[in-house]
Amino acid sequence: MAKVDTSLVAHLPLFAGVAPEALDEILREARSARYPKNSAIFEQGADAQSFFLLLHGHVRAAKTTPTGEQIVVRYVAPGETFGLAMAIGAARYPATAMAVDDSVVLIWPTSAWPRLVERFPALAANTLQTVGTRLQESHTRILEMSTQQVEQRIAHALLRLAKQSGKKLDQGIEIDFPISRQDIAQMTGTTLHTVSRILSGWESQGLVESGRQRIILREPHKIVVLAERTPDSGAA
Amino acid sequence: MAKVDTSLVAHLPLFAGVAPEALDEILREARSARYPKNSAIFEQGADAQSFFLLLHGHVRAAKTTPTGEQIVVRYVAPGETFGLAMAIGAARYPATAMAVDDSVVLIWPTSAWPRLVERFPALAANTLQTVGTRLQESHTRILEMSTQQVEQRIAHALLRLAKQSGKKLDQGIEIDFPISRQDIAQMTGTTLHTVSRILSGWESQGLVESGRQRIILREPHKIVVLAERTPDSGAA
DNA sequence: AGCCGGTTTTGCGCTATCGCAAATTGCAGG
DNA sequence: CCTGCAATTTGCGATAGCGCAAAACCGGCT
Repeated sequence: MAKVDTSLVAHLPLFAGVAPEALDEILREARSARYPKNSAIFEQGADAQSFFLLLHGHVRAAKTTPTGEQIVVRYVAPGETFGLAMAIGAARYPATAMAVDDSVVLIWPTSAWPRLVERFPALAANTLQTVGTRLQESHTRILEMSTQQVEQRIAHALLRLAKQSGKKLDQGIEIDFPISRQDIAQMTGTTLHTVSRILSGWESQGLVESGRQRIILREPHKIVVLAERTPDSGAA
Repeated sequence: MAKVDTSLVAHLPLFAGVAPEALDEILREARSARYPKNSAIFEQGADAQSFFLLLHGHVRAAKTTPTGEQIVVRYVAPGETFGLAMAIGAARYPATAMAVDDSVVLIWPTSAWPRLVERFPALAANTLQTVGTRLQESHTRILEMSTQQVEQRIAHALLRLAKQSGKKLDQGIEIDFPISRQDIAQMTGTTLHTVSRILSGWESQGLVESGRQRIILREPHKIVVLAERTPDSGAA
């Protein structure tokens, strides 16, 4: 009973260097599930019983402080893994995962990981690669938060989202899932008010078109310029 | 010719689950080197020809922006690996590594990594664990930068340094390597001026004792309280 | 078509923190 | 012991961005 078509996932980085037959064996250990928009997939602090591969949709990973503030750790795009607590030796999820759109995921029990890695060492190598890349992105984000002001950070964040999950339109690039001002604030370390002000500004300059939970970059190129402008390089 | 005594490194997380004979084989591929205080080990952007294991001393990994600002990514303590660009599939170092004290490192050629991983899959698993942990720490740092103010961030940073590289004294805990106000600023996303002001304040309250590139936490417990204080929880 | 609730916008005062500049200090060499 | 330099301290304005509050908006649902 082929629950999941191997051809759909064979090309993913996670499975690089894994033989097709082996892939089948790996997939047999997984089940798939559908999460409707705005449903939680797992909660920060819960037992890390599973790890996930996103097939369709979009998932937001967010971290919450003891006092309730949240930051968005990342948006997961189709083809990416998430909830890899076990890979880092954590027994509990360090963040909350929530479907921001109707989403379909593959789910493996965490307990299967050691066995899978033993049988298919490429999995560990591939995951290492992935996690390493995320670590670098994290450092870049820290660098930005330390050295750039809010407008630049927002510009960078939107450009990254556009690259990761942008849908090309005639009029520009639309970010392909619902995202609020609050979300952007939580990605860039600011407040929804400030995000709103800045997007309003951009909108009046024709750089973006935005509505409820929806953003279109009309002038990606000009936004790149914004993103790279240093604090002092004069504006008009 | 036993260049490095296996017993000195056998217990390190990197080598968990590796047989002693195997360890010997791994170490044979490494050479060791000594870097004097304030010498560069590798530069951001340079070809990632080697990866490293710190045996003695302390190393600072820092990332520089195009405009020259720096942030400290982390301080490497003895027993930790650094310069793992290859593990994440990067051809160049994403940061600069500098010995902040006279340091001794083991050096493997990056080219040896694939072979080592193939022969000893535990290396990949262990490294994944390490990198995963760093990723989490990174996220924590982002969370702090997003939600806490400078004083709290500095408190957390110093407490972490104390835990990682603190030397217990009768009078408190001393951070075991030279570290300037500027360094702390680059760890917490602020300026050396602000760090200086805050440390001065703490010093006059008897929380710390600090001099040139030297910091002693006299009242770690009270600093913990500071670190955890929320923006509004009133001060005296 | 009309209503409701979440989202976004915007005004306004406030302040934490920056940025610059100048004075001071402490360590390292000679 | 003295000198010079780098690290640190501190004062003082400037300001980016926050926080609160109120209004306007927009969609979806009935």
